[in-house]
Parts: sequence; structure tokens; C-alpha cells
Amino acid sequence: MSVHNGLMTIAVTTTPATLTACCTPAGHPAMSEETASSLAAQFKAIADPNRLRMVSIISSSENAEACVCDITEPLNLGQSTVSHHLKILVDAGVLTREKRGVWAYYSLVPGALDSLAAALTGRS
Amino acid sequence: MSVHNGLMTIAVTTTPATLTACCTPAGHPAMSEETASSLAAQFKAIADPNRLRMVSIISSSENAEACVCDITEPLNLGQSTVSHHLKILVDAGVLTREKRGVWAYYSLVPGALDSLAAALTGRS
DNA sequence: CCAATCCATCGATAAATGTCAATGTCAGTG
DNA sequence: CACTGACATTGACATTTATCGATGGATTGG
Repeated sequence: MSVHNGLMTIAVTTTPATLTACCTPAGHPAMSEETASSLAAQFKAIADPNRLRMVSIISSSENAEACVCDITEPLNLGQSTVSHHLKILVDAGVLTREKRGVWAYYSLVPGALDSLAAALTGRS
Repeated sequence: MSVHNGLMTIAVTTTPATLTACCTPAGHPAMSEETASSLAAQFKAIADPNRLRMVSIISSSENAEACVCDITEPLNLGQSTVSHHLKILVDAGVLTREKRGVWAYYSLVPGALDSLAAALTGRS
């Protein structure tokens, strides 16, 4: 038998549950600490209302890119705050930064969000 | 013209970019603050290494459920800490709690992670 | 009824996070 | 060259978060 329910595909041994004891050992090979930390870091990057809206604004923009001043006003945030959030998204691999002249244009990294979504649905 | 790149599907007007000015108005209807906060709250729940591993442990367990003591040891966390994290996941709608006798069994809410993944890929 | 076990809640604490104002940096302009 | 505008970086601050120990509640076994 084998189950495949996101985050983990694993063989399941049907051991009779001991009723007088808890703590079933179960199929041990769960997610490693390394992959958990790596995944959590990426999710943490998008786990913020303003950063989610930034990604939304960027993806709904003309050329799927936006500069800081495009985001400051609709989000009602200071320029410094927007810059800080964008850096977090870039460091997490969600956005890329391209400086053209005075402006810095941010755009989505292709497939970044999809690979995150895949980690949740299970199809890696 | 219309783009559909996750998080947003929107009509795009091809306005010639003014080179001497930044801050393109773009297609305004980005993600609302309410949906952003709601989504961010759910992502924040899974944006933690230990909570990700908890979900993994639960989904890879015998009956796709686990109690607190099943999680305490492999994660090397105190019982109180595990209970706290599980509560966060329950409050976020990711897990459900069912008390049977002395033990509390946690299991995945069907479709919870998939709907989160869908918010990233765009197919709502 | 008493003791033991599993779990939730509370209080405390150190660390991380979101935000802003101030300053620094760099490119374009007069 | 001095100035302006866009952005990044820094410092500070309040809030949130992750973790633990201790306590309390509920259930099972003697």
C-alpha cells in the first residue's frame, strides 16, 4: 500500500494499532529538516498581505513588471518599506530585480510560485 | 488582451510607456486587502519548518492522522510547543482535531493545501 | 477515590518581523 | 558641477512569534 497526499509519498505498513499505547512509530521518513527549512523560508516570503499584493500588482502590470513607485501608492506604504519587502521576495527567489536607468523593475521568476504550489499538492 | 499568471487575471491595456515618467497606473484591480490578509494568514500557518514537518508526519502516518506524542519526538520539541503549533494549523483550517479518549488526533483538512496551491498557480 | 497519562493553557523570554524616518547612492538634467 | 528623483540601506521601535516550564483539566486504570 502507498499513499500520496502531498508533501509525502510513502509506503504504509498496516500494523495493528495498539490500543493501550499511543505514539505509533508510523512510516518514519517524513520531511527532512533541511527541506522543511528551505520550503518554510519561501512560504514565509509570501506569507504577508502586502507582499502578496505586491506579487499581484506585478503580475497584473503591463509587462508583468513594476517598479517601487508603482507599488508604494496602492499599498499605502513608505518607499523604504516597499523596497524592503521587495528585497525579501527577491532573496526568496520569487522576484527578480532589473535596474534600468534610475528605476528598478521587479518581475516574477518564472515557475517560482508554481514549484511552491507543487510542494503543497505533492506533484514535485 | 488578457494575462493569466497566477494570483490575478486581468485585462491589460497596451499604453505606450512614457519614458520620462515612472509609476505606470497599470491595470488597477490587483488583489484586495481582505483576500491578501486571508491568504497570508493561511500561508503564515505553514511557513514554519516545524509546522511543515508536522503536516508531513501527519500525512505520512498510518491513518493520515497523528497525536501530539507522535510528533514530539521526531521534531525534538516540547509537548507544549507541539500543541501550540497544531493549534495554529487548526485555526488556519489546515488540520482538524478529533479527541478520542485521552488522545487528540490531528488530520489534514481535505483540499486545504490544494486550495492554497491553487491560489499560487492561478486556477482558483 | 487516587494516581498516572495525554493534552491544552498560561506566563515568561529571546528572537524575528513590519514599519517608518533619516541617510546614502547612483543616474539623469540643467 | 550642483540638483533632483528613484531606490537602497541603516537605525530605531513596537508588535509578533517560537519556545519552554509550570499549571490545570479530562480520561483511563487500579
